[in-house]
Amino acid sequence: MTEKKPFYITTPIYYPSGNPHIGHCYTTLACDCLARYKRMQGFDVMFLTGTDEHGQKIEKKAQELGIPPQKYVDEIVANFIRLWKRIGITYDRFIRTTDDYHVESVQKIFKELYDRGYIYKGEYEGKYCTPDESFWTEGQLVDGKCPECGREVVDAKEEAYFFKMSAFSDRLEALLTDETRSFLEPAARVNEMVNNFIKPGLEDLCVSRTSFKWGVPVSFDDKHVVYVWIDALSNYITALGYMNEKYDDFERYWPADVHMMAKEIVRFHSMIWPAMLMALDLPLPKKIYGHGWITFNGAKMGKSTGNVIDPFVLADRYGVDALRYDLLREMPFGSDCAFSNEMMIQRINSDLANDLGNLVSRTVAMAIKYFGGTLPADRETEAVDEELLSMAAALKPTVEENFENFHFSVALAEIFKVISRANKYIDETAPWILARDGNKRARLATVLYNLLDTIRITTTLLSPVMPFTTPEIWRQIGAGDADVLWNMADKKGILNPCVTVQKGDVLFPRIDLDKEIEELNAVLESTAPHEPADAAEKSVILPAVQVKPEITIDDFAKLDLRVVKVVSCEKVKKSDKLLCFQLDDGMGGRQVLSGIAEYYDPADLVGKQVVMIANLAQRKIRGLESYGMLLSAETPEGYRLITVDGHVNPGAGIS
RNA sequence: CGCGGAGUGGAGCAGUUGGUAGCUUGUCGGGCUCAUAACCCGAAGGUCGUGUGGUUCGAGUCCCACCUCCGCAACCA
Repeated sequence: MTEKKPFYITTPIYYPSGNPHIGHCYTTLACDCLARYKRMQGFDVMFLTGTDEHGQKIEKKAQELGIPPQKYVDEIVANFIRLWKRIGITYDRFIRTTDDYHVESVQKIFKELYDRGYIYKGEYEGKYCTPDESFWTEGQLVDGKCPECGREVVDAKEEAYFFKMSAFSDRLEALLTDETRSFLEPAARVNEMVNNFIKPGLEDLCVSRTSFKWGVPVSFDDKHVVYVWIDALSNYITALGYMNEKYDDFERYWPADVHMMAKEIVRFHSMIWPAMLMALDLPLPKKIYGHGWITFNGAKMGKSTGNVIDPFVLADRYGVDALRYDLLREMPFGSDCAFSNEMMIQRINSDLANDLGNLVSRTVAMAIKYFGGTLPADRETEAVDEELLSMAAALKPTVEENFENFHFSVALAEIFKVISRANKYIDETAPWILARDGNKRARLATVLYNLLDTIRITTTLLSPVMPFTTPEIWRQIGAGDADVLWNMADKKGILNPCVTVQKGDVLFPRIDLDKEIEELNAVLESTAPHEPADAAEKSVILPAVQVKPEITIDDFAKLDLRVVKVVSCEKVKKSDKLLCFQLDDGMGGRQVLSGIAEYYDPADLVGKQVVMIANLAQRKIRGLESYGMLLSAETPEGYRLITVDGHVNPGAGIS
């Protein structure tokens, strides 16, 4: 076996203070696409993702829920992993900053930086917002008040360790502005970094905290925990075994080929991280790539456009590959992309259903209709073939170049140009006319073969983006495993000349846009949190006017109903109907949203015993997760919660 | 003057070092019938936010001024 070249790619480690959303999906998908592509090219790929689990916010959230922080993050991290499984993320390693080996490494790294004189003890002074427990600099204040909550701040200081960022100012500027290296992409971000942060003078960075405990303790001063930067950023090397025994492939994979992330954390990765590495005398990553954000049409968001963006919901409704394709197709290089359900549905319909799906369907159908599924070997080429074939054969380098530069959208557009060309080729050659003439069998077989082989090429190149559908297409067009290797994608005539096709199911069903949007709006309009994710469930659970269809005791048994106690309750911001509950369910607590704000004062509900469906599919509403549903009576005056007579232990089942 | 982004045919976007506008979608008309009411062809539709501003032989593209819109979030994608 020949030695494979390594390729190391990372997502940021995500902060599990809330469940994963569509933005996490994009970054992770982009990495997954690259990882799959590199594997197909024969690289030894290390694809790392994970979670950044320390910090005050987590500590606080867990406290509010009355559970240990570890338990809190465990649950959310499980959701991240569930989502990655759902959308087919093929990460090789998943690091959690609470993993023992990482903690150990971070302590050593911190000590090492201290011993080298790059970390020193000082005093952190600033404006402190007591309710938020956050420090702010003078410049961050809004009208002299806390930029987060608008309340008064006070002068405060705490003892802290500092990292000597200022010492690396010149080297960082040189690194960022070196055009031949293009360390940071897109290049537009370079100016932003240099002008906003380096030129005004880099300040030393506070890297420890005493105000909370949920973090990695500083090994030689246990009043302090390591603050986010050193803890989180070093994941990229601790996950390879740097300063720990857990893994041993630092030499193999470091430096990383690319750290992928969204633009708002580019700042930390393009300055703090290189500075840390410089201080440790380690090589720098080859590239930092900051993509744009997925945005929604602000004010228009809601009924007219629909905004169901929960990635689980999207994957369930439209399919994983459609979701993967759409996100990678819509996000342009360097800037933001506006997401809407309409656009996604239109994209799926026009690209996947009409162009690709239909191309496969009509080609396979013709091969079956005219040749019983197996093409004869005779050939008869014509000039018209050449344009299609050369276009298809030239596609691979274009796709590669665009993948390498993170222009997924362009790469996909190029692939679909060829798919379009193939549809046109069918019109030009009119196989149904050839089929009427017994003397044109060879010509007809040639046309169909060219189509099948073009499908083979385009779907091979598409397979990193759509890993679930492409194998099914290969099955239908009779492509063998060896035919769809990456380096076959620029070669013509790879399919067996006497290839046999298979009829298959519709690959990408067309979506009725109006109907679909209507359904989504229905889901949104009833802001009640009892909305299930998909339509099949909906008919069962939605309140109906008439008596619902009869069910059996087994159907009833599927519901996990429990008594829960309201620990706290507050109104959801920017929502007039939603209340956000923290509930004691006897199982560690959970958060549930309910659309009853118009009928209750949150304060009145604390301590009440209410009834919850514990096994309802998790759902995101107004950006908050809801892990269940509270039962209420529907009255003309509104909803009234169902309560329990007498004291009952939280979590008690109901039957 | 908080930070950042954007104003180009109905919608979503391209327009690289300046040389008089392209793509996708939608609309309309036609074609075809192998196919997922899909596919192919054609047409209509823009004085490129404003200043009848500056530079230039020539500006969507550079400079200046102004206007408008959007995001600052699902908490860090």
